[in-house]
Amino acid sequence: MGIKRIAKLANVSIGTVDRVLHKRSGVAKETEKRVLKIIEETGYVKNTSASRLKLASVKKIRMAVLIPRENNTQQWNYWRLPKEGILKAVEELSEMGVEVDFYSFLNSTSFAARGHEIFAEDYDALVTVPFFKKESNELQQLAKAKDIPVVFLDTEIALDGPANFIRQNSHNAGRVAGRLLHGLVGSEGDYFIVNIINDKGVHASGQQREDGFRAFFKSINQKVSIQSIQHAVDVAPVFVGEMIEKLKKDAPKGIFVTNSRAHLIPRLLMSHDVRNAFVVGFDLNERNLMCLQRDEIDFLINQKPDYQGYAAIKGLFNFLTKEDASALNLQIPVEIIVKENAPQF
Amino acid sequence: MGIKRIAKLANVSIGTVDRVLHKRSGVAKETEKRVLKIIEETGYVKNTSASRLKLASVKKIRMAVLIPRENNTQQWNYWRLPKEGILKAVEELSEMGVEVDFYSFLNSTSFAARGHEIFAEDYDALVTVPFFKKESNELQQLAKAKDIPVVFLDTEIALDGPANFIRQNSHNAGRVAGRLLHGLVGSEGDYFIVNIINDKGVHASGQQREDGFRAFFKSINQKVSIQSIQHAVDVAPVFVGEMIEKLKKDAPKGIFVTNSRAHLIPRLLMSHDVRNAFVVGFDLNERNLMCLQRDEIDFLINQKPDYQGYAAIKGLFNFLTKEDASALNLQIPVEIIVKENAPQF
DNA sequence: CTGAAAGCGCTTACAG
DNA sequence: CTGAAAGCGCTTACAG
Repeated sequence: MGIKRIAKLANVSIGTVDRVLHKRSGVAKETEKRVLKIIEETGYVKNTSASRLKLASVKKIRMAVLIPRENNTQQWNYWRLPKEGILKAVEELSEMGVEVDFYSFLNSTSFAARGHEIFAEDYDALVTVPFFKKESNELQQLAKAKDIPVVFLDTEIALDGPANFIRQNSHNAGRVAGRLLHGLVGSEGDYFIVNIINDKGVHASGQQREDGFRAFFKSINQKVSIQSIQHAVDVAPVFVGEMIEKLKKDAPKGIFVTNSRAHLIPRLLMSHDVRNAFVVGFDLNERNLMCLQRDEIDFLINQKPDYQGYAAIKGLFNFLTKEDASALNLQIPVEIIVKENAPQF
Repeated sequence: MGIKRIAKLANVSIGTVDRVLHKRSGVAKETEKRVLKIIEETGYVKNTSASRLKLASVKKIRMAVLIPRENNTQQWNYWRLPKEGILKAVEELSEMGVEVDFYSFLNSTSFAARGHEIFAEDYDALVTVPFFKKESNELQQLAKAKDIPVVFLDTEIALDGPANFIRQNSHNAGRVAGRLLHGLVGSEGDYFIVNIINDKGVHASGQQREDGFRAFFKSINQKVSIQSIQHAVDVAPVFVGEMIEKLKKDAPKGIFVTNSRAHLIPRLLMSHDVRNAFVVGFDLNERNLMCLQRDEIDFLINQKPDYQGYAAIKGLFNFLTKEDASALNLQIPVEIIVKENAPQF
């Protein structure tokens, strides 16, 4: 049940079997055909651990990771989470000779610059995020030219060619949020979508989540009042004009925050003396979880960023060693978190 | 960075290092101490793939799985799911020489009988379910005597000694159900808990889920009307007497089904012409998912039985090969499913 | 009590 | 175009 048996059955040496398996040149057409037939018939599958045993010391599998710089001014770093998942995967695969180098960027310029640095070295794979359309396309081009697989995490955007994404379906996540909020608020209440405006690069997910949220109400044939509120990065959202009037009404209110800042809402509601309001947001940062514990946020949706990182490394390893591309493109399930199933922190 | 380097540093042969690593006899105290010190200093970790390379053909790791017989009369077999997860793990570990044999039981007698058969063979590990207290204790005793690790799936019950469980915390799941249902029904509505009575063995989870459900309402200081309805296995629940009166009222109603039969409720509600009722149940079987699609069930809680099986095999492998017992005892998160994040089927 | 050798399944560098 | 040998890190059976 190995290369040795194939060799014996085909009346060749194991070296020749190896050449056929790796499609290397220097094998007579006849021989190749015979060997391939036997491989087919016996249903041979390569033993990956064995094949990596020698290579683990001689020919490492090197992956580059290019993600946003961790923001150390806040107590919660979203980008530490994929990193943790990546490190877990690397630890599991270290005896297979897998290594990872981390690169970070601040804006589109440094993203492109780091990208070029990465392709100047010879990595076997790249994990990054598609925050800048033009630059992501360029990176994908470079990768294609060098035949290096790329996995994009976190967000999906339309690129010029096919690409691999490991991310939550944001439209679906928005629909789930609609379902959850509607259950609490009902069809008579007022809905508000708090959306972030991002100066640096696309925040495609925000719009997709909003679209999904609105699509949910269409799907249940309910015409409810939904009002969008935009606010800039690093600035708290504010309520103005008729919005405040609506919030003061007795009718229940639902507030859907399309980013990780739902924790800013409870204080805002309090300051306007708003009652009977329900809040749904994204991401399990400490402040959000705290609000969940205090019943100030009702639901949080988790994108499992740590798992995304973990899955990217595992998927790339399986692709590089087993030609199995099935795990390079994944939809992360929409995980619903309430106070009672929230992780301890 | 391997046994060879340790050997050189300690001035012994690799055979001796191997003896020390495996705590085999026949090593001089002095030598052992020296080798151990170097292992410590260098932070040596065994390469599991390498160590399994030879053994994969010579000394298989054999695991026995003892789970309920699949019920082929119904279209959905709960016990096929852990099996699928187990098979996935075995496939991933097949090149490490991991093999699994499946055994099934119908009742406590056949459970005990299969258990004894299993311990007559020499398996390296056992995965089973703790449905029968007395018999599970016996199995655990046998296992302890032969120093064979056991993992119990699905349910946790109090056994005489320490044991490994991979299962959802049912009390927590009940609390989550309380939270979800309360969000839809509010504090003015009536609540009903539909509980299964199981003739064969304990259905410990049912009671724990009910307790958790009630605990949730205590935790939010709400005294609501909660009425339990018992029904036997394979028989649909029925509403009687004052229950029907309550169900006919205008007030919203919440129905918590503590097993996988929530799909029986919508028809029952319809036949009594009950409106304004909300349903939460367990498990993603086809009928439940169908009801979810039709908005007849509002929430389902998933126990991830496939993942439980997968995790048991992986955990046992890590225990047997790396002495790492950390994954033999796992709490499976309470996964909340609505129409919009339900798996396609 | 200790070492040297063979072998697990695969890859590589060399010889022919 | 093909084969034989060495080696990856570890384990085992044998020799001393």
